[in-house]
This record gives sequence, structure tokens and C-alpha cells, in this order.
Amino acid sequence: MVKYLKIYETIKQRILEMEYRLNEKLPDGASLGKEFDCSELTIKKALDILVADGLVVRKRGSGSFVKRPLNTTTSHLHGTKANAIKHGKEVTSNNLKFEIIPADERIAERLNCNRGDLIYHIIRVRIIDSLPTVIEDTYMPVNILNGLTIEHTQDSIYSFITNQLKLKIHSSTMEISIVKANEIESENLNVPLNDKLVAVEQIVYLDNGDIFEYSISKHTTDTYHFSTNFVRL
Amino acid sequence: MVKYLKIYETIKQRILEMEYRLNEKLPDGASLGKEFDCSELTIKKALDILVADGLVVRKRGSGSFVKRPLNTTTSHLHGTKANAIKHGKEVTSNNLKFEIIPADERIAERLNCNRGDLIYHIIRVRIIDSLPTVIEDTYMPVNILNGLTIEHTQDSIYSFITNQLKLKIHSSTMEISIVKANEIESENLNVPLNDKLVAVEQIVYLDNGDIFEYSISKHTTDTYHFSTNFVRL
DNA sequence: AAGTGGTCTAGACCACATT
DNA sequence: ATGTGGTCTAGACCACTTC
Repeated sequence: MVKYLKIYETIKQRILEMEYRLNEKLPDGASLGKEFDCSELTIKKALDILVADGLVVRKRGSGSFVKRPLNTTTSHLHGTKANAIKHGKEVTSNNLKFEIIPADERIAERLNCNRGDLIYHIIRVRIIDSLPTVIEDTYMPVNILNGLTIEHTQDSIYSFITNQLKLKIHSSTMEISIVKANEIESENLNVPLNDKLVAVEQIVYLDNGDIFEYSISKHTTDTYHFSTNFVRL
Repeated sequence: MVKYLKIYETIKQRILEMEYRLNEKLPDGASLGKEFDCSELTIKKALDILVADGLVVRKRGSGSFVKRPLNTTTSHLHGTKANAIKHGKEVTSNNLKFEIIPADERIAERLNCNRGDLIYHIIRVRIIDSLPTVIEDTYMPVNILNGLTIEHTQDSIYSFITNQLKLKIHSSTMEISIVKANEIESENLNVPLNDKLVAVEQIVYLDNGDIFEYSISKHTTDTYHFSTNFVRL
């Protein structure tokens, strides 16, 4: 690991373990540079990540201060399964569809590919702690996800992507709105027809700029919970 | 403005105006350094912001490439009014409550202040394009928002904070879930009792680490729409 | 082998806050 | 006046990609 990340981890640890306490002033750049045997700029890079995390505030002329403790945000840069496991829950999947189709106009636009390109189309009901909770409608380019099988979809597609294919997820866009359950959704999620569902539309980017997923998930309202934090750029 | 921000703006402009086109390779660091008469590190800082924006991907060994066009994300680091205006909508407010109260246990924890500290407590119904759309329950420390009047709450509190008090918003945390309308909400939002609403709980931080707002907003499901993008840190 | 980004240094200079 | 962070430079060295 590179130096500034090591320093970042070390200082983060100190904050989380209260070695540096809330509102306490951190040592200045020069002192930290001596401690970690590096230049002040390298210290700055480490502290800048802590600032983005919201754990530190730096004030020109007065110093760097410890701020709020880390809050546990569910990252939507992981899959449904990884998030559930992080919260100690069991996930199974019920595949409604696993097919390869040519991209139509709309899908091609979302996936930034050409019409006719081959696309995995997967519809799954995710069952969390024995409760049908989400129905996920997912589109992924075959040329990126080459080798994806129905077995992977039973488990975690994200783990296939990161562990097997060694691809790295960079970012995602997300839109949340409320929709009414149609017949299929009603049946599979065990809710009344026209009951309200939380619709989440996502486009997920790899760090090379490629899009590997476009999906629409519909969640039951009882179970849906989303939390995040923003930092102004 | 500092150099790297100027360079960032310039290059962003070139991408948005298609001078640098999608998937096109940008000039390398040394060339850009010559063009902008600066060091390569300064170029890197500018390009790094474009990477965070998702507009550029940098690949060690091969170069920097233009990626997807900017998408219009509604920032929740602005107020309800600013967001509505950006979408060309009219906002008015109907104040249900404007009081100053001492912080109880729960509020003190959320606002990271002491029990008994004075807090503005404001409840407003926001009417967007003649439709009652959100009921906002807001708590703000008096010592930070000193001078806030009921007139400001009729308009935009955010504009008071940024324009009058010259405070800068740094970040926010946000939680979304679905709840049932109680009597007050049902009446004011003109929906049936127990109808579902989108509850958004927010804590907003200033760049000095202080919290200036804790709020719970409840939106009608017909109108709620949230979009954002994440970047993995 | 050549091209290109990423990390790191030492030091200069500036902007802002505190005393 | 002093302390502290922010920007910027010039150059070294390394890691990865392409040819």
C-alpha cells in the first residue's frame, strides 16, 4: 500500500479508537511529517481523505480538528447481498428470468453501447431473512461480464465481478421514486396490486469508464431503508 | 481563483462543448503543463476533480480519456426552494410552527450540542406549483443561525445562511424510508390517513464541522424524486 | 523501449487565524 | 509576530501499457 493511504488508515484508527478525541486538535503537518517520516504534502493527502470522510476539518491558520464519528452508510456501490450481510442478514434469490438479448434503443442508451449488442437480462426476487423484499431487473453487457452463469446470479454478481473478473467499480448514478406494484410484482413480493413500491434505477460504472450494469429495483416499502452522506465538491 | 480550479473549469468546458469528444484521449500531463504554463502536478489536481465528476478516466500507462457527459443531479446540499427553482417550479411555504425550544436528549445528540441549548424549531408545509408536497420539521441551533426570523422561513433559509451569514455547507447525511401519514400530515398534504409518505431525515454540516440543521421531511409519494451519483472513495 | 500516470520530496511563497 | 494550512514548482523514481 502507498504511504499516504497507510497514514490515512493509521490516523483514522486513532480517531475511531478515541486516541484523538472529538474536537481535539491534531498535530500540525510538520509534526506528523516527522512522525511518519514523510513530507507535509503526503500528510496533507492523507488528511484530505479524512476530510472527505467527514472525520476531520482543516482550518487554515488554526489547525486540523477531529469531527463527528464515522457513520455507517450503506454503500450502493456494493450489491444487495453484500449490504445485507453487513447488517447480519440472510439473502437468497429466486430467478424469474436469465436470458441474453440484443440491446434495444433504451437499453443501449443506458448502457452506452450499440443497439443489438448482446446483453444479459436478469430478473430476480431477493429474499432477505425469509421475506421477499426486492425485485431486481438487471441489464449487463455480455462483453464485459463474459462467463456469467446462472449460478452466479443465485449468489452475488458483485463478488463475481470483483473477485473473478478483477474489475473495479468506480461510481454509480441512482434515482429513487415511488411506483405502484403491477401483477408480477404484487405476486412475487406478496403485496396488494397497486400497492406502493420504492423504485431505484441505477447505472453502475467501472473505473475504466465502462458501464457494467443498468438496473431497476423495486423494494417493498416496509423494508426499504437508504442512507448516505454527501460532500460538496 | 486558484490555478488548478481555472484549469479544471477550462477543460470541463472543452468536454461539455465537445472540443474534447467522448472516448477521446486528452493530451498528456506534460503537454497540458506547457499549455497552461504550470507543473504536471497542478494538471493532475485539475484532472482529478474531473475524475471525481466522472467526466474523465485516467489510465496509468495509456492516458486520460473523456467519459460520460455530466448528468444533472439534484443536490441535497441545497434547500427545497433552490432545487425547485432549478427545475423551474414555484415554491411557497405555509408555517405551522416557529418556536425556540431547549434541546432535549434526542435533538442534542443529532445536533451535537448540549441538552438545554436553544434551538429553532420550525414546521413548514412547502407548496410546489400550488400542490402541498412536503412537510418539513426542522431543528437549528440558535447560536449558529442567530438572527433568523419568520420572514426567512417563508422564503429560503439556505439563502439566509449562505448569503447573509456567509456560512459554507460542507456535507450532509441522509436517510430515506417510508412511513404512514398521521393526522396532521394527512390534513396538510391532502392525502388519506395512513397513506404512505417518503420520510427523509437529514443532518447538514458546515465546513467548520458544526451542524446547522437536523430535519425530517415527509414527501408525498407522487412527487418524490431523488437522484444522485456516488463515487467510491 | 518509449509513453504516460502515480507517488513522493524539499522548499518557496501565500492566505488566514490567533496572540 | 508566529503558527498553520493551501498552492505551486522541478525533479526523482516507480508502475503500468503499448509497441
